[in-house]
Amino acid sequence: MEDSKLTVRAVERALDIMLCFTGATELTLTEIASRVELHKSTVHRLLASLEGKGFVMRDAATDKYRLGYRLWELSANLSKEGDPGIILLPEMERLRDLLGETISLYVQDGLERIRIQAVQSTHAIRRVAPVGARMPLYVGASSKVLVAFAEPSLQQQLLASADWPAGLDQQAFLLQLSETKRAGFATSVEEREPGAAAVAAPILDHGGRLVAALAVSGPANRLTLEEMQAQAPLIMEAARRMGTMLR
Amino acid sequence: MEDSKLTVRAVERALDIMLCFTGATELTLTEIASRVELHKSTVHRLLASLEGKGFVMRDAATDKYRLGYRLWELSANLSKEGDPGIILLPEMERLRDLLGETISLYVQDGLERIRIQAVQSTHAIRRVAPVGARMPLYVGASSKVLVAFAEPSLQQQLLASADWPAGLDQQAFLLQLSETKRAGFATSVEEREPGAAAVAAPILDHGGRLVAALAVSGPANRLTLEEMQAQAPLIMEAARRMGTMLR
DNA sequence: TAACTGGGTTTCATATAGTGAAACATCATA
DNA sequence: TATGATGTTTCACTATATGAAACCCAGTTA
Repeated sequence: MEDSKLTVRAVERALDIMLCFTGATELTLTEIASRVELHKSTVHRLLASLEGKGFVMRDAATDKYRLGYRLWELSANLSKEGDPGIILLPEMERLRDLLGETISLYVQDGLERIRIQAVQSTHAIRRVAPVGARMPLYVGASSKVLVAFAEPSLQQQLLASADWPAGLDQQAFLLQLSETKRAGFATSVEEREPGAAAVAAPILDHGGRLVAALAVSGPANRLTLEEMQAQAPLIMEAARRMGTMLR
Repeated sequence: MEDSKLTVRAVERALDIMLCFTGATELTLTEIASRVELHKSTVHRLLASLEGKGFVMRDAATDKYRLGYRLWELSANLSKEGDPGIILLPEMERLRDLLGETISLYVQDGLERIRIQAVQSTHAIRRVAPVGARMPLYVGASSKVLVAFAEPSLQQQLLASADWPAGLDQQAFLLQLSETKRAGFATSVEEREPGAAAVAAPILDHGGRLVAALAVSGPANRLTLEEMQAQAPLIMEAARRMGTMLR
């Protein structure tokens, strides 16, 4: 009846439970139950399974649930030599020291973009999304990079599924995409936030596939368009080097 | 009949699939199936569920499975400000630069101890377990710290469940535990490996609860007992500072 | 002390939902 | 073209996850 069930419900529910910890470190069973919209007893059983394997743990003091250290361990296994967020950190810091601006790393995850690592600007002014934050794909330099260099099929899907805010010129965005692909980098000025600008370049793996977007961001008065275009080769080179470091 | 089934089999299986990636970045479906000892089709369905939520991904080139970036994101949620492994890294590097030896971070996970982060010694000689490695609890400085500062109930459980190798003096271990608790740090000389020594101190959270063990390890001829005792205050102070950084 | 509230845990009848054998598809290599 | 790896889908069977309700246990409150 339904569209093919090639997936396991109980597992998806358990994963949803883990995902619902975004924003909160500690949650009580009933809080979780209401977040994922399941009955207490079901959540309890799923949590027991997660806890048994170390994916969630309970705060001994408050008895609340929190994510477990097994996730930490696994995330270190994402890349051959360890957590990419750690591997690339030194390079990111070098770039930060060179440019003085905030350096961020974004990956595409499903239909969203998430910020997975960042080193802060040495300047006082720094207003950026926290690590782990999810963002829509239609604004910002890193978005353009992630969409422009995505696999064709995924790109289609991304463009189709985006709920474009009224008044946003989708045609212009597509144009920018091809420009990004051609130039090898993207810029944005006051797209997401007034007064903020960013340059981004793709990090590609051995096979030329997109892994992440490396972005330099700062206030628009420091990061003018000319400035950013001048920095672009430097950033692209850093991104290239990072790609080789991932394996 | 069986002992109470307060856990969900499908979920445990799915988690086992993720866990079986330890040591390997990329795995093929059949490799996974044999590792977890399940039939291809079952693994396939579980993997589909995991993939749908971004917990595993497939290398577009090789079509092999690997862990997904959602884990990265979630591990960043373990602590308020982000991945503890990343947060503490700078401090660990500072300590490494100061002492020149390998610095490791261990946490208790279930009944085992796992190594979650490390910065390598600047010296040539460095033979240490990889990040993510699991170790038994009855040897090593970090073990003593993790057991000595564990919650009383967990401590009981740990001591009871450990399968002590014949000839190991359990009484002596208990004595060392109380000494560790008193002194605030532990040492070990040639316990796990001949020629290796280590000092470890607990990292406690705001409420004084144990979070991890910070360990300095190196060859026993450099890290003599006197040397380690001299370094202990420094290490304890570093551990204390790290505790305050976690939230 | 009793009645209440809010958490977590356990039980149990029910049928839903996950299972694995086997068949199928796909792409190598021989 | 055969052969032997993969990954994918189907399908009949019943083992297995489900949620309502009952239960427990600590704090409140009256």
